[in-house]
Amino acid sequence: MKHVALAEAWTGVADCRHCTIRNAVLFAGLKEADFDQLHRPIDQLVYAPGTEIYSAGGPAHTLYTVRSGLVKLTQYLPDGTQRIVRLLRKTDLFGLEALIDDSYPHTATALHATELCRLPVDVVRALSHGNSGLYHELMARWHKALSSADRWITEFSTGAARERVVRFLIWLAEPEEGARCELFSREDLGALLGLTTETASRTMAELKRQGFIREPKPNQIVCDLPRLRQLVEP
Amino acid sequence: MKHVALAEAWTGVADCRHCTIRNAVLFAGLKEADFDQLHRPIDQLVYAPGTEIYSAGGPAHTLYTVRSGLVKLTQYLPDGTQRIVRLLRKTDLFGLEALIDDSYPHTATALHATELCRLPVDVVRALSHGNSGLYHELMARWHKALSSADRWITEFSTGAARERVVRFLIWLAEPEEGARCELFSREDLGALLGLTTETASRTMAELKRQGFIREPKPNQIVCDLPRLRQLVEP
DNA sequence: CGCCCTGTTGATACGATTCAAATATCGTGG
DNA sequence: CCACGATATTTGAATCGTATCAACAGGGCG
Repeated sequence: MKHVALAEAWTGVADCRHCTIRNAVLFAGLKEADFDQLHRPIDQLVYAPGTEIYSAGGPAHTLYTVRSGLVKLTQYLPDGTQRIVRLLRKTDLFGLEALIDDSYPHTATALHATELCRLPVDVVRALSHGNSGLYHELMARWHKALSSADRWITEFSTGAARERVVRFLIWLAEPEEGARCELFSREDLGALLGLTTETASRTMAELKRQGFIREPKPNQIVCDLPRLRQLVEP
Repeated sequence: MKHVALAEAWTGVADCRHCTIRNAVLFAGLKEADFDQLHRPIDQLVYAPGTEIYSAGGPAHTLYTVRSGLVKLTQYLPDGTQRIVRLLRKTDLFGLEALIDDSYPHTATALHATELCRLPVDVVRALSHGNSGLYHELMARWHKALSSADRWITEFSTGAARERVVRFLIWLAEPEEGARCELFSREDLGALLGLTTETASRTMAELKRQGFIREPKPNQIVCDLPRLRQLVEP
């Protein structure tokens, strides 16, 4: 069990017009005139690893865009079981449920140091009113979330432990330049794949011994992607 | 392995204004004037059990509303593994991906005799243009699909075989009046829960022997819901 | 009637969980 | 900077659960 570090820091007001990842974010298609409607500022924040961003059942007034870092969404069952249902990284939008419901279905927690932009739901609503471009962009975001959830089911919740771990490592290394990627605790890895911490650890250890991955420092994984792919493709 | 029966039959043009489930469907919020824009007719169809409605990778031009019956969405992995990622029943909308992509990510198949309404994607687009009520309704549908996917992960892909089966039976019996519900093959039950056919069968047989469920005729299940709930709630 | 498909059951092997202990790592204060 | 305690990770051994392979029963259909 972990005890939660809790550090979030406001790092300024976003300048959405000149955002470095603007072409990939929700407001990509906005026109100059639209930005003038942004009377309320868009805050940027940094979260330390382990920080809770929002809590399942808590009031939902905000959407978030990931500028950098990694965020997990965790869902709980009545009996206390918990399962990580999604991971969000650069350019991902989460908390979309705030558009429909008034509480979040998941708990969102930073896994790495994470920069987020905070989009108040009424700002998004105001901007989207009569703006079918933004509506379409929002739907594309729902679509992305749903594809991701489906992938979670087929890739990370099906088959043997080893396959799941391998598919996940491929997912994690995918967007990185080299095959080097930053992992997180074995406990979270287990919660992600529906395995116990021990099984997650054992499987990682075995992949290391067999040379499919290296771990130069803790939670810094270097993957031999070609060989990993061979393990899960026929 | 099954071999696909293939019967789909056109059963008329829907009268959306007077639809018996209108208050629950996508067009619930439309006004009279909107219906006048519906130049292209909305077809109604019946599918026999086993019929494929659309195929993963195939061209996506249509959204479907379930009027009655049961539909599965199946996703495939490169190695041939398949997994059922969602079930759709009365009033559910599926094929939303057609709004964003030009191919479907899943294969859709009728599990029971199923009545569907076919909504051409350009009709939906035309109606939604400038109609923020319909946009909102569409987002609510994305939201519902996503909640369902998340539930699939935590309830049907996590924990022991027995718990999964029990949670699923509760899900299946939920909307029914009594606790009587119509199941489908053990093979599909396995594909749904990430289990083998044999394990699905064994678990069902054991639940029967222990009196948690009865099966008066094949695939007609009567659940003792209170006792089933005790099995999965703490 | 015999065949095919589905569901059930059995035996066995394998894999994952569990509980426990040893080891490594991190952060903190001396 | 090092030593310490707290926290994560790794490893071990035993148990339990699920997959696998195989055989058989029953129902529907040609």
